[in-house]
Amino acid sequence: MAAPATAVARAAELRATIEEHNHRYHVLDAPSVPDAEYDRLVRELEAIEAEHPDLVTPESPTQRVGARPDSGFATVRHALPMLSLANAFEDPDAGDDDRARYREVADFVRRIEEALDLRDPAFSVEPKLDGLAISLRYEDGRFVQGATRGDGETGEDVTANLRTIRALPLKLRGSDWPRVLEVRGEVYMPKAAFEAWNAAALAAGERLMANPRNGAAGSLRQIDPAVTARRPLAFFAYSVGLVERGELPDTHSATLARLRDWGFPVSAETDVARGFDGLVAYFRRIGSRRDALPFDIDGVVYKLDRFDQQRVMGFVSRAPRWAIAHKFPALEESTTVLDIEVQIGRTGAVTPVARLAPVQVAGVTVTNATLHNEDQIARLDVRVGDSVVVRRAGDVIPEVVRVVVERRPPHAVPWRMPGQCPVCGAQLQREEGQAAWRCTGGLSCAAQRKEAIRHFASRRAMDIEGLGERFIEALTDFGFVETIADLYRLTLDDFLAMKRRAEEREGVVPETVKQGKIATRWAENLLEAIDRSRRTTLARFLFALGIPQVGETTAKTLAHWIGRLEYVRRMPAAVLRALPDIGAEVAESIAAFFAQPGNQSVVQGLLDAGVAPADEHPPAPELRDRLDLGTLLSQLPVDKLGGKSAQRLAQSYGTLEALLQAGPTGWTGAGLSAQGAANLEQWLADPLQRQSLLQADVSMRELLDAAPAQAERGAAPLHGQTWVLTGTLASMGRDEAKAKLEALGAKVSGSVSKKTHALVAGESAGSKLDDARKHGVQVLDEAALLALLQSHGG
DNA sequence: GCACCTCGAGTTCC
DNA sequence: CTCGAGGTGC
Repeated sequence: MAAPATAVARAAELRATIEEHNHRYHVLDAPSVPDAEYDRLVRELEAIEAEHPDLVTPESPTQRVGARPDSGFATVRHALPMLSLANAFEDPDAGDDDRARYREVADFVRRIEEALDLRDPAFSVEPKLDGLAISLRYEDGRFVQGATRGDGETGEDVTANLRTIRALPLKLRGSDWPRVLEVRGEVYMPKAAFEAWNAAALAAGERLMANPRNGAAGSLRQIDPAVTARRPLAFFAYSVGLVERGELPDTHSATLARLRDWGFPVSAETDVARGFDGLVAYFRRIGSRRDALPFDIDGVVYKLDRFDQQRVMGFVSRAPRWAIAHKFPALEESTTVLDIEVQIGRTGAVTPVARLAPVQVAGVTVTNATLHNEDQIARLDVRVGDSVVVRRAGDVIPEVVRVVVERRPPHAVPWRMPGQCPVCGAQLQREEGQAAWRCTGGLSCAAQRKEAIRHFASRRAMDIEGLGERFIEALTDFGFVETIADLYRLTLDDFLAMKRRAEEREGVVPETVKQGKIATRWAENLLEAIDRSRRTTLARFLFALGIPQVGETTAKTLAHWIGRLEYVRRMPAAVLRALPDIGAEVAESIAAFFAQPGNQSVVQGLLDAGVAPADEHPPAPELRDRLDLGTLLSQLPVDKLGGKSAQRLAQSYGTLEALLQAGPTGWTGAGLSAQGAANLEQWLADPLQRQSLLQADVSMRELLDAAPAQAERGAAPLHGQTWVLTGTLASMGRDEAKAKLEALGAKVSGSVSKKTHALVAGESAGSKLDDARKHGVQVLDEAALLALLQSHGG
């Protein structure tokens, strides 16, 4: 049966595309699409050719592996061809069943079990390095020739360059080696070396390497071996080709051990696994350590361990039936930018987001990726319609890595930040020296209102369970809620009405009686959750208000030092500035928030609605050590009135009244320079400024008067220590562990530095472990943490 | 004035 | 988790 025209056309198209990628990858060392996409194209072509064998031509890319070597190096014929392995990928649509998810691996094992008539055969298993495959020829124990893999039959003679790799033995150890030995392995660039290289190249303004594999390939193809010698290349051996006048062991794993004896580096991750379950267990084990390995891998390789069994299985075309490469889900994929939209955050910050054609990356479907800010878009030059490479690396959040410029549609235009907020229409502006654009709409912008409510209800703030994004959207859109204070006025009927309208809008069918009961129950729960939130802590309440620059930590600082909302909301910036970690900027932001009439009425509305931060306590006694008239004076924007002279003035007069009474002549007598006295007098001449100083003084004294004379609590066991948490703990959540450590007096911060007292590392801890090692910080595991908490009665 | 620490804010998917 | 920027100590 002749192939249909569509198949003919598609096959031709695929061949052209694959050849182009081959050329870019193998000859130019400059791939333009991720490997996963290349693999997919080849598989599609293979599928078409399998269905329509008449379409197979000798020139088809499926009929050879790799590309013809470029000029510059002599061609070498491998004594035994270098194999290519069949690839097994995960089926992302399969359920939890391993045999369905790794169907190709299961089939591979089953074929072997059937052909050999045995169960759970032994496999030699190893990580699949993402480097450059090479073949090394040793005669009488000496390295005589090395070649790239090329198309598997012939490669390029890169002997001189390979000699520069220190991991590669030029002379074999021991004496029991065959007269002629071909060793196969992978040249690669360790991740750390790659990063160091690029950091240096960046500093020197030289060209960067795209990734470690490209770095290795480019380095090996240098005409001048002296250049290669400077590149940080390494090598692992993984199999043997031709052997003349010598014996090898009976198994692959024993052969690897022999290679090690002869002086070849062999990956420490190699192992022996039995049957399908053993293979999958190994796959998972290596996968979980993927980021921690010092080299890039793109999967693992399974080889039937016994050579006699390998011989029974034989080959299909050029791929062995006794080995398979099990690939990890791709970390990089390419897709199309459908649109670039902007999102408005709680603070009005404008974040551009790329809407993407859905694509599978590392096991999940990605449809959005942040583009951070205007500068980032300009750097990448992302345009609507572009093909982009999306990555989901060690972290979870997808990012756009680069644009595939060759595929840019002809009329794509550079992206431009809109002038107005897409939600409220207010002007967008970018402040001097800031990366972010902001919507100037404030709380008249629906997006900012919604985000403010979402933040207020969030777990770390007021913790109103059940008040998710969808309902906040509906509550604000239908006018049930304008500000966070309105939440506490909502009734059962409001919730039911809101739900009905939301369902109407979404086109959901009218509710049955039974659904009505469920809805009532839902509304009751929500009402109860809102009611519960009335009793909260001052720190949570302050955090929930969403004061710019005030996050969880600063809210805790305010709550701890000042103690009562009444004081916090009335305290001028000059006083707030006396608190640790609160500087001019943050202090102004807090004072400005509470001075703004709209915010005042919201806060008052919350209090009137019965919201009561519960654990109010007097201001911290230590305030007396950091806050006095001197510190207040030293913050005045008056020239020649510094910290020292401010202290002298304060000491001479004791009170602000006395100081004001004395006037400039008295001040000079108290140690202020004539110029300073004149400046101060001039500043005080403005009645508004004079008034604000008097008010600040009153507030400060009120605060100090309320503070107990001395600390009443004993020293906490971990007082003054900074702890850091990383990884996942089995027995408790991170928040819980943080709270328990804080209860013992420790400060829990997010990053490791030399000031850190200890790092608690849970499962799959990441880069913070390295930081701890670098700074010589002690590392505790979960058991040690539990023991510590126990010993302090936690 | 600079280097180093922290904190705040924003982000994706299930 | 990362980036940007505020706070602090040298």
